[in-house]
Amino acid sequence: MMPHNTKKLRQTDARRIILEELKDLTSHPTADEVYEIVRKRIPRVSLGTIYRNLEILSENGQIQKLEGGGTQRRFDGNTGNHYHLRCVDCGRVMDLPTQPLKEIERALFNLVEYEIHHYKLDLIGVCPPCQAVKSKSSPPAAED
Amino acid sequence: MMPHNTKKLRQTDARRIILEELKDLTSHPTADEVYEIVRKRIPRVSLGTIYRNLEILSENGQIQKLEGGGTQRRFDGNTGNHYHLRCVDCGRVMDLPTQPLKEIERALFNLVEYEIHHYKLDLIGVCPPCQAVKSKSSPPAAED
DNA sequence: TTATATGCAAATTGTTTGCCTAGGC
DNA sequence: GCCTAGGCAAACAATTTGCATATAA
Repeated sequence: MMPHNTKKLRQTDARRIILEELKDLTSHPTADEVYEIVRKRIPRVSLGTIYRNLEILSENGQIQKLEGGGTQRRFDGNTGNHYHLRCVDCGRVMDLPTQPLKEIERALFNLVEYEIHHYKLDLIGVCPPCQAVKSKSSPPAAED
Repeated sequence: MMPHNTKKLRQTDARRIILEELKDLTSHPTADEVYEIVRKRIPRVSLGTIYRNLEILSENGQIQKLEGGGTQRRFDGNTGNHYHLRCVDCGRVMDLPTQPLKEIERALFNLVEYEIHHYKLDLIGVCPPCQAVKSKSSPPAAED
């Protein structure tokens, strides 16, 4: 694991508020969701500014960029190492309620001798809310 | 882990050749790379057909769609569970030379009680070729 | 014969960029 | 005052789609 190059950024309203909002959320919003959220506090903010800052903040190690959930990138204010559950039904990305597992990290770092910066672990399945919906409305043997 | 819904697809030249080529490669090509490869065998094939078939084949569980490596999606003819190394320098995606690790799977499936279809594990770091270049041409102190 | 797949090109989507002004330090 | 950051709109790149024709079953 490598440390991030945290450089000194100029403190602007947009930047500060984007970061604040992301730190408060566990919903891993997309850029346009962040845009809508920030717009409530800075009505004239532009989508370009959102994108620029999300990029800068993630380069700077203050947020995480999540890819792999389809077409849109998502952002995570939690920079600690944690795992995600991606729901195949609703597309939601949830944090798994656990610390990084020692046995996984041990296994991983025995695996290769290369320079490894970090790792990503995603479970793909059905999130609890969708699970609930399913079991509630499951007819004995649904036809067509 | 859930089985894939492998439905019967009509067998066309484009479909068959895309699959053949992907099964022969370990380079995880992008859609346009697949297009160039297939074009050598079907000169009038269209990029739309490539995209449509890559989508269909991955829905059908015959190939894997890889996302998260930046702007372009990549495709993998190896549908067995295996891990990837993503190179931060060159963007290459390599297979890790190992079987899925028992201790990882054990840890994972203890982690949640949800319905899990599969999981993805990516190491992010420097691939052997880039590593080699680095150590060979390492100047006293300079990068970029 | 009939539904599925294709070629082609236009459309869409998510993201990035240029340019000029505003504002943090 | 200098230089980074922002607003806005236009540009881009990757992917998707509509439609008329071709082809597998």
